[in-house]
Amino acid sequence: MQTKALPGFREFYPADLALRTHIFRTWRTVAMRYGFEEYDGPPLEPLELYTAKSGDEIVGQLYNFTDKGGREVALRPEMTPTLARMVAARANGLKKPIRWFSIPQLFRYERQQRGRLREHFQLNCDLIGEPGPLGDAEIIALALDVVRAFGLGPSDVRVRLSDRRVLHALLLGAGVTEPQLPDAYEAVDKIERMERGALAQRLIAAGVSTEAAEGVFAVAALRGLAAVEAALAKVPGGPAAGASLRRVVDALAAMGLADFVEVDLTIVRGLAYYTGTVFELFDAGRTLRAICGGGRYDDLLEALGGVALPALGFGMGDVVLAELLRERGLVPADTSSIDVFLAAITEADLPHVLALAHELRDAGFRAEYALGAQAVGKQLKLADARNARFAVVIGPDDRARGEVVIKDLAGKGQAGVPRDRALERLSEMVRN
RNA sequence: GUGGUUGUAGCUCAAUCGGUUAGAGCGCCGGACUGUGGCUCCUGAGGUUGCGGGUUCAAGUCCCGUCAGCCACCCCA
Repeated sequence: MQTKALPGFREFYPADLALRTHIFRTWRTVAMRYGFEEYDGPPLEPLELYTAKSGDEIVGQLYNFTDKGGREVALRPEMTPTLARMVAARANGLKKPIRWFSIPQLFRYERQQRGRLREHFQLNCDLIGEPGPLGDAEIIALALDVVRAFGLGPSDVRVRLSDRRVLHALLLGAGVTEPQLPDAYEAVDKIERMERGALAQRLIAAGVSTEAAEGVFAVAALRGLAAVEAALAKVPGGPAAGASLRRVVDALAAMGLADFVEVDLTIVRGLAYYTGTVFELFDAGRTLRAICGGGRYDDLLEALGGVALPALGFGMGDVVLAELLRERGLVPADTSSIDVFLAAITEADLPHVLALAHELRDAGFRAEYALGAQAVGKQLKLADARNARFAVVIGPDDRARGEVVIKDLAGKGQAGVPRDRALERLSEMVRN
């Protein structure tokens, strides 16, 4: 082995690609059930598309370089800026709400870990131009129906649901000041990964009072809509801030998806651009990274594309999803079988094999034959290894009778069939 | 980017205290089997022990470096 694939980049051997294809097909099928249309954009973009909004520090995690024309460019690390530009360019001509999805390959220059490579594919679904909570429920339901379509249920996957407006109201109510909010968000986000004492120290260092820090922890500990609403009832503007969350939860329940939903305010999703609902899909055992994350970003399209449209969406990567499917035994069995394998007894039979094989392929069958004179046993061995359903054997005796032998490789029967009825007969047998 | 840990055949693994030609199963090639596959048996190919250096009479084994995988940070668009 002289050269290997670059770290964090994958090679897809046939079995791997079969799984990837299964994932893509399921993604497309479910997205289209929701009326989403597929789009795509360039995998290579101007660097400033990503730095303009997020600043230069993001460059450390981008695959970027100077192209031969002297342009600063980057492999796309996310789809949203491209989407924002595309939507903005034709915003006036697009019927709202816009339902679009894409399956981009995304790149990030980072030390890889399990479930986190330097390249992955991600289902992106976005709903643009709809401000109401039914839109939020719709996008979450889509994410859930995608995992359901893979055979995953509430015992495998849950959605943790939060709302920035709820968190905002509760944190202010707990005595956190506006300038301290980013630090409070970070503390809530890290509550499960860091020690309570260390977090409290950080908050206090940021100027949060001891009392307010306790309040932050109390907010982070809330679980379930009832507990959250009870807390909201005690803070200024709380009930109004919680109205959307309630409607989202109710809508998901009406869809029969209540078993998947956990209201949990520790889902913060970065700190950047989410403005309302935020959610994350994760495996129920909590051993893997998040399968999917998303939320509402009502201000982002204006910031990126100059068009003020409310929007929300999610991204679901193929890496963690594939791990979960493997773990749960939900990877479909190898379907690489062919329909018919043709075997020639003697060299003189080969032209007849070629002729029938071509007829079969023209008719849409998956057909293969040995590329050289071989013993029949050996040819059938190959047919078996290929998972062929049927074998056709053509020999001098059969040809003398104007027949070919059709053999059922799964069962054990075989029968002579007139040559001119072979195609017809195989069609019946493959279809059954 | 930081710290820890692990690298032996295509895959899963073995190799005693540092000891002679690095083995096994699966898979792959071929044969037993020139008009019939799966099973079985036999045979063969396949290794710079990740790479480089060091210690030693002797290194898969010990030491250093490096690369890669994994784990925890960082980050998560």
